[in-house]
Amino acid sequence: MFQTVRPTKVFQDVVAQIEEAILSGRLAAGETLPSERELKAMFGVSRPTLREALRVLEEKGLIEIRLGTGGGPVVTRPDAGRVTETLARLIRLQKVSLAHLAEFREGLEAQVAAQAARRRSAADIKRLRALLAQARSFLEAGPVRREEFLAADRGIHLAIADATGNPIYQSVLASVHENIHRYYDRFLSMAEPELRENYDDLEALVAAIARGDAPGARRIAAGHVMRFNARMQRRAADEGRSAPLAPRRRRTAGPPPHARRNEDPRI
Amino acid sequence: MFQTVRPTKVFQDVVAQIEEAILSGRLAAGETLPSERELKAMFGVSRPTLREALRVLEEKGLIEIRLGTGGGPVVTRPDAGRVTETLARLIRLQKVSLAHLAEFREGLEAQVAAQAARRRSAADIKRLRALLAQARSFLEAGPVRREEFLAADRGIHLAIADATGNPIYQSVLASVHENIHRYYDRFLSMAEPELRENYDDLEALVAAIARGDAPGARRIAAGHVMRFNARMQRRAADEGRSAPLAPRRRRTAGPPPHARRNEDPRI
DNA sequence: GGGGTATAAATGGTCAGACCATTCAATGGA
DNA sequence: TCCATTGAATGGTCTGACCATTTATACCCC
Repeated sequence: MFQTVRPTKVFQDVVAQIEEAILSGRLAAGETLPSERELKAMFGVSRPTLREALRVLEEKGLIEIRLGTGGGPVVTRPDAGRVTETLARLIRLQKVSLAHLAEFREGLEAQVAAQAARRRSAADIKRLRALLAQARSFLEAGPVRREEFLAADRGIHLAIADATGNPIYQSVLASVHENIHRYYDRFLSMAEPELRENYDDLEALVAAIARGDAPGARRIAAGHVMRFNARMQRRAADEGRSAPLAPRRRRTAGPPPHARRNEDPRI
Repeated sequence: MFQTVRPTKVFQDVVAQIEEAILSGRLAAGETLPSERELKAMFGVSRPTLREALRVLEEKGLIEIRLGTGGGPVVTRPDAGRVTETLARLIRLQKVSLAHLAEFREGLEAQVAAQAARRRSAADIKRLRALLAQARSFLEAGPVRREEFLAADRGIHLAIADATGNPIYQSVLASVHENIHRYYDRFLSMAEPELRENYDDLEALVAAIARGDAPGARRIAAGHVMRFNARMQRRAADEGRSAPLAPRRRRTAGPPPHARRNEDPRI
């Protein structure tokens, strides 16, 4: 019936007020908030407390802090980056696997393709065909430009999401792709025939979208992602370990013997 | 060729070290870190700086801070809830319209229903039937318990996402529901027959999932959400043009309906 | 007069020490 | 034995100071 009472900390109140102002639109993106010393007076808190609040807002991706004269907290326009990071942490902690991500992507891309086929504008088609031509040139340049081909591949997928006109598709798909790329691209196939097959899929997909064939686009996209996933998972299985694995990017964090407590002092 | 050099702030270094220790597994979940005063000595920083770092880690969902004797920063593993929050914030900030949200939800729920039908366990079915019974009792209690019925409705949808066993579905669907609930529920239908129809849909949906009928579950879910959306959009249209219906492309987004608040901003 | 440089002001970043509030466990009394 | 009291440990907040960075302005030289 009742909930546990949790003492509201001062910095949380500050966070809540500024967050609400931003989310409600009272503070527009790009707008600069008053300096810390002014804010501290406005809220009636000390500077360390205010700074804790600003740090939280920064971590939420709502503000960004600039140094120097004329600097200060600036309201930022949000992007999918935060979602991507959060998802990446879950992957690293093995709470989300390659299989989860792959499955989710399959349904998503199918839906995106269908919507894109219904909504695409002439400009969308033009852009997609340009990207397709670019991808093709990378493909024909051989393995040397494999990375560029794969980047173009992702670019096409995101451009299709763009053609739906629905920003949710763009954000979500971008996060999924980014994480697949960052954490699982070691499982990508490099073989020439498979890249070729990939390209052919994309060509057929763009053609279906161009002619407004939603069911066809859906079918092609589903098949495309399904084959892609099957290849990745086969390679993952071949490595003898089940995904997910450690991320590729490491920043050689120095050995911090700090932050480690071996014994629980409370016995 | 080169990237802009960004001066590393002290608190960022502290965050990076502790984050790496947690993500790499050197610090296990549930473990208590040393007290702020000890940590401050270990890292050689001041307490306000250390606290900024802890606040960031807390916001990332990596630690939680407990008060009192024996308290301190405790390692917590972030769960899908963090993704939900981040995505929900992004959706709200992108100022997506009801039409965008509805469209996205339609494809998502269909996919979720199909996966749930393939993967559901006996426990899932039992849970779904229990929730269904609860919803029914709220429904039969009349308009007085309308809110509770709607909450049970959402609960069933999320339980279905749960039955897919894929945490991504849970996070994304929860984000969508949260936004619909918080920002668009003024368009929800309150009429008795419509609630009844809603319930019947759910019953059929759960039945299809229980018998493992993926295509059937997909079809029912799609139809269910579609009708729901149609009702909401009709009501939105009735309220005049204040409600965004089908903005095709809003690259330069105008102010959304909830961007106007007269409340006195303390900033 | 124009352009580049030095200076100053504004602002975030960090530090030090202090005191308050909360929590839990040890202590002591009923 | 049980419960209330008390004190210690810990996070929460405040004050005030100084350093580092950035930008704008004034200045000087050409």
